[in-house]
Amino acid sequence: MKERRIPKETIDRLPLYLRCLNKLIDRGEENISSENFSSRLNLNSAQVRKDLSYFGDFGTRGVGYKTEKLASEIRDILNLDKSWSMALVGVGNIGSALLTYRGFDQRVFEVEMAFDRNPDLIGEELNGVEIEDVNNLVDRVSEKNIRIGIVAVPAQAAQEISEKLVEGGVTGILNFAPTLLDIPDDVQLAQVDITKELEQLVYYLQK
Amino acid sequence: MKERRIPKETIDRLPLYLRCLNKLIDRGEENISSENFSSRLNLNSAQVRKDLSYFGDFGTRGVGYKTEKLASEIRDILNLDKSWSMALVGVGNIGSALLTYRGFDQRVFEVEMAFDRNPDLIGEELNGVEIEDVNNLVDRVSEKNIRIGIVAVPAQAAQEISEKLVEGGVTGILNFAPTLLDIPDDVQLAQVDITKELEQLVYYLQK
DNA sequence: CAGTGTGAAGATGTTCACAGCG
DNA sequence: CGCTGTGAACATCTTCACACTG
Repeated sequence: MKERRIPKETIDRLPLYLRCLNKLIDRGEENISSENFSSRLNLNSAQVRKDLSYFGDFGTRGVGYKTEKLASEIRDILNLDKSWSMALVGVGNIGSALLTYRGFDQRVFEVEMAFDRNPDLIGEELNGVEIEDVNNLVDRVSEKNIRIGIVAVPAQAAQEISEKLVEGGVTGILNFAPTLLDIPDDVQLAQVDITKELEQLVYYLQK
Repeated sequence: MKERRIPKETIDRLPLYLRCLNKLIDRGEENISSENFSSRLNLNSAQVRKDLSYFGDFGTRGVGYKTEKLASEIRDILNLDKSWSMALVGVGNIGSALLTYRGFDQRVFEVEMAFDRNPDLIGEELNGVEIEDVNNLVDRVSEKNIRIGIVAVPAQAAQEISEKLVEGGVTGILNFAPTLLDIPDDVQLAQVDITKELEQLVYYLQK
């Protein structure tokens, strides 16, 4: 195991390795080689080995990696062994979709609170979560010790909301608004930018 | 103007430049320097100049860039001067959110068709779009000459659906399913992977 | 003379190639 | 003998630094 700085691209790929492993485990496969791995994810096998070796010597020479063991190691590395409760702000199109989304592992990620400023929504319940007044956001988030905030409000409101989330003690923000958030360095940001993805996509569609 | 290959990171940033420019134009600013630009987007000013210079000499030495002109150039480069109609597949949580999403410029991107396999949804109308039977996808997409498909179905169905979209003549796919699609090289892929973003986010939340 | 455009230097990430271990 | 782990070579992207121009 080396002590070099870990490239963010490596962190980017860990969730993909994990997904691939889960599929293999479901199928009963016990081992996988970096070569097999890399062909499933279309990348170079040396890449796979290097990525994994940043965190330890997980493989066995001449054999490969044990699927179960490696999956568990990666979950550990990514912090998916804990459970993370999240506060959602903005229960519009995307917000309400997220509240009922089944895509993420419920044992790891859970939307525990939801906020909106629309009086018609406040007090309503969606998927077992009561929608609260966004004016109480700071207090409620810090009260419940929430560490992740999801910003699903219109672009104009996104900066203000993210500041409130940070004030409430959140250390990670998942932003769906198509805008750059200005947040402290010690708060982590992940961006889901649908418009940007589409705009890039059509660039490559020109002939 | 140079003839070097354009880094994909540069394409990545173009939508951000455009957004920033639109804000400035709204405010009535007529010029912007690479320095000013870069501080708004937190990147290096040489980066901005280099990115833009791949496509032409848009700036004026001693002055900067004309906001209107540069915005128009970038729209051109990204192909946002055309209108792109899209076919949405899967009208569940995320799919229906996208059908009513106001985030993207309606004159450029429009969901023109929607498909699902749920008989209860087929025939319903959402935001002016009739939900059609996914079994007719290939024919209908090629009939309407759709070039972009949005995959918003569960992971297990995503590969099959993307193959149908390609068969229908789509050349770009925006995939929301948390799975790697195996598609022909001449079909462009953009991925919106919420779970992956969250998993990466919590990696950085460890202390 | 302020600010662009761009070679050259530097930083970061990927792939090769192979020693070495199980 | 097969496959990992990893230095070294290579490729790509970013930043520096400055010539040059409106």
